Amino acid sequence: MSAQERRESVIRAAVVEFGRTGYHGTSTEAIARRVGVSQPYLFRLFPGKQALFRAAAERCFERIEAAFERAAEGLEGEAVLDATGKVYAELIRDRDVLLLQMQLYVVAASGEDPELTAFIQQRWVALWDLVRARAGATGAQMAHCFGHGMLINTLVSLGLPADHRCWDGQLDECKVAAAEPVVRAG
Amino acid sequence: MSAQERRESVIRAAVVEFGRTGYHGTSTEAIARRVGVSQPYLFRLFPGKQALFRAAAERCFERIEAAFERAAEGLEGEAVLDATGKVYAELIRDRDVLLLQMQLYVVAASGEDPELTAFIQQRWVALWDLVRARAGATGAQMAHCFGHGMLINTLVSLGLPADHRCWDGQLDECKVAAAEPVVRAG
DNA sequence: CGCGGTAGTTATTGATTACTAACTTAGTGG
DNA sequence: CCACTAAGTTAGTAATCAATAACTACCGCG
Repeated sequence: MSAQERRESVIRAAVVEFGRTGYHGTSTEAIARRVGVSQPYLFRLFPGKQALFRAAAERCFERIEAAFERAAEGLEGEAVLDATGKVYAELIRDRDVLLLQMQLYVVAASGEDPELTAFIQQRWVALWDLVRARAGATGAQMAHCFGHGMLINTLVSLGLPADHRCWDGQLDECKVAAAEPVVRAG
Repeated sequence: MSAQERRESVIRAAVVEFGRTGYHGTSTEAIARRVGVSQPYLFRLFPGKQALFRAAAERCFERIEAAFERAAEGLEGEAVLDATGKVYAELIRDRDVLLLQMQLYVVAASGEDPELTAFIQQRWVALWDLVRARAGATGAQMAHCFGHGMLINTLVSLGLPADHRCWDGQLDECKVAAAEPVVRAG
């Protein structure tokens, strides 16, 4: 397997592992084991653990961005917001993306790595701007749309089942995401 | 100082440290240093690191719960939801509570400690039920209210300044929370 | 004085961790 | 067949961490 292909599979593994146990809670060995490769070899493919995490973060944002772009295709106005919500519900059936996203927020908040913090901030705001521009939405509309998204993140993180009373008032698509998560091979 | 007082100050330090760097990223030594006590002494006051984290989590929920109770006092219906939002904005000016809250979500999501996961889930749902009962709110109203709360958590975690465009459409009180955080001595 | 309990300490240990150095294996082109 | 390169290994290191063991200093009480 070429180094580039290997790097790709390492990133996928990193998304899963970092998503589950966070930056500090994830050992490079756990990632290597998931890839099926020796731990020291990771350091041939990436300069260090931080770089690994950043690559995983990048992948996470790319996936969300692609989903949002796809949602807005051919639509405009409020329809974009609705479509974004539905696409997001589908996206987070892949539990790994959601978990890593939450990890990114706490990493950004910690401020341990200012460069990484800035990166996460910038990419998140880019998502916001993307939806806002495509939908031509007001601040209140954006808050409503993204507020629901963040609430869903929380409900799923907490592991509340789809028929739990806290899910009342949410899109049915989102409940599906809670009820039938797609567990990826990684 | 009595052991009980010491335990209290340890909990306060744990809230700060765990909030900033998470469960795995926080060493017991960091907590001890903040308290101004030797690291092994923590294990006289608490059986282990997990117990320390749980105590911090408990404190976090107690603070939020108390704030929500206070908000609902003497009000009913939608007024409760408004008051809850305002009180929450004030609450999270204490950055430590917010950061630890985010950490609790990822810890719950990781499922590493099923007992702790169940605890966090239960306490979070209790908050939900508290507000819902006091406000007599519908599912959609609850989603709106808590959705905004979770969005605020995210915006603050990301460190977006109060005048950032992503804050458009939020309560002014929340912007104050972003602009003038109360940094507690811990 | 002396005795016990309470609040604390220093020293240490075994496990884990990110990361390095040096070696091996396998294909490929001449 | 041989040199070169690219992919991957094993072995090891210095540092860190949670937790334990064993000691000390002080306080009130008889």
